[in-house]
Amino acid sequence: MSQERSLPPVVERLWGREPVSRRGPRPRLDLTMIASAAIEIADAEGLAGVSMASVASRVGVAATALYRYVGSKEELLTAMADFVVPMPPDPAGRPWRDYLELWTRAQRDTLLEHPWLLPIAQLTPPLGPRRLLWLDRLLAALDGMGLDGGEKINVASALAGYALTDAALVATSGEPHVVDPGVGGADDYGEALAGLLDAETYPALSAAVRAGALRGAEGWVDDGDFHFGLELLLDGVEALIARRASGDDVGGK
Amino acid sequence: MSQERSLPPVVERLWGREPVSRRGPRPRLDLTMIASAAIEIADAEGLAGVSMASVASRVGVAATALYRYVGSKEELLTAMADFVVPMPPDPAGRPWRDYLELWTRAQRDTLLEHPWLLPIAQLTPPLGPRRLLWLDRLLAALDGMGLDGGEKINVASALAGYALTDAALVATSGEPHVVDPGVGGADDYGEALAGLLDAETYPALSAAVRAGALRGAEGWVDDGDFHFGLELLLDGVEALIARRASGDDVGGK
DNA sequence: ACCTGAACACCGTTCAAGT
DNA sequence: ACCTGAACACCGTTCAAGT
Repeated sequence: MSQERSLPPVVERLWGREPVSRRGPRPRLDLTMIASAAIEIADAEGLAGVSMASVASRVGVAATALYRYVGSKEELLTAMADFVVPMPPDPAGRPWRDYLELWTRAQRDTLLEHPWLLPIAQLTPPLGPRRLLWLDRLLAALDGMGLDGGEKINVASALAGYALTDAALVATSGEPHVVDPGVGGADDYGEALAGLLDAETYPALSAAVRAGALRGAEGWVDDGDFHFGLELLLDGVEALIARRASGDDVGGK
Repeated sequence: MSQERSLPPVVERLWGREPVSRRGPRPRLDLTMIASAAIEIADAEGLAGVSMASVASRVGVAATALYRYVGSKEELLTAMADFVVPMPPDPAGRPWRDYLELWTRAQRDTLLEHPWLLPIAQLTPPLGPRRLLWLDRLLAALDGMGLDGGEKINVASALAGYALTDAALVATSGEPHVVDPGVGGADDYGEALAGLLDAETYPALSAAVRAGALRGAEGWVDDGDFHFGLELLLDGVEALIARRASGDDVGGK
């Protein structure tokens, strides 16, 4: 029941469980130093600059020494993705809807500050202490609204997903070369489309392009768009809460 | 106004504009053959199996010959991500809400059939003919509901993002080793969490775990969860449409 | 026990040379 | 113009050897 399952060693280390060494020289590094160095490199040069060799040289060690602390580069990326997350905002005293918006916006801002997170953040369920702290605070903000645990987790994952895809869109459009160097930025986008679409195969899309739908204030996606989509989700949550409060059905299906 | 912008050559080729060669031997390949070979490899071995060398050898050519057709491996991935997309479902005669659900579910199914799409699909706005066809059909399904072009595109991007994050969750949970070989599957998840969380730092989350919130029918995420989150979004869209129909405000802010 | 250095099996991409 | 083959500058990861 409460038996421990085997987790990747890097996850144990994420939770502060560095193995206690008994014999031989004391370790010169720990996971925090390594992940911090990797994060600094990624912030400065992007994910492409992060190699076992570059991280090792930044902490002053041979590349192969890192394998005492992480099982693989993949595990190093997992550690980076947890260490880079700041503390979640405090839900105390805030109406649930305000907090959900604040939480989602903060998640998106973190992704935009560290765009290298985009390709690695969504591929794994949260297991690190910082990411789980965010999840905890969102569940707390939804306490007492009549939702069960599974529903609250679903809401959290829908909001986290929205933050992620919005950030990905902004990163590729606003800063053309941050993520995908092969595709132009927002300004080119509408005009590039206009040159490619024929109105017969793409009737609705070319009508929208002709009407200027792609020209937002700052391009393809701006903050107004973020708010717009988020309101869609929050309206849905509100409808669900209203249904639960009125004591309608309990499970659907 | 309708002037052509410079696009990556691979995008030109995506739209069937292979350059017309005048002198010398005729090309032995085209982008379709190369992308299809790469897709077959990715389906069989995952993204890690796709290298310039492996793709080249499958089409019977030296690795360096591929650079006549794609500018870089990055461009090859872009081509793969468009070629792998099937035709969108036909919106004709369907109520908008039914079609939006069908469309989103079909997007998610494509991602689950080709999980290697997950790390590459979200990083770039759609520029290929197949992905834009999906966008066109969704805009068409929302015609006549009082939404403007920008709003319809925002709805499309919220739905596409939802399909993507849900697929990522299912891929990592249901099939533990598809995307991230370092993290266990759904069965382990709740038990692993239980061993790590202390109730003081994570009060809401450990309460939810204790209540069994993570044990769905098939694990962490199942189809019921997909439907649940999608309904949140569609309820939001419906609320927006109702507002527009009643002629309330026109843009907010 | 921790770290190094050499070595292995790969990468993506360039460029000159062939036809 | 297309394709090849050699070459370059990297990768992540292993393993034996040092301390």
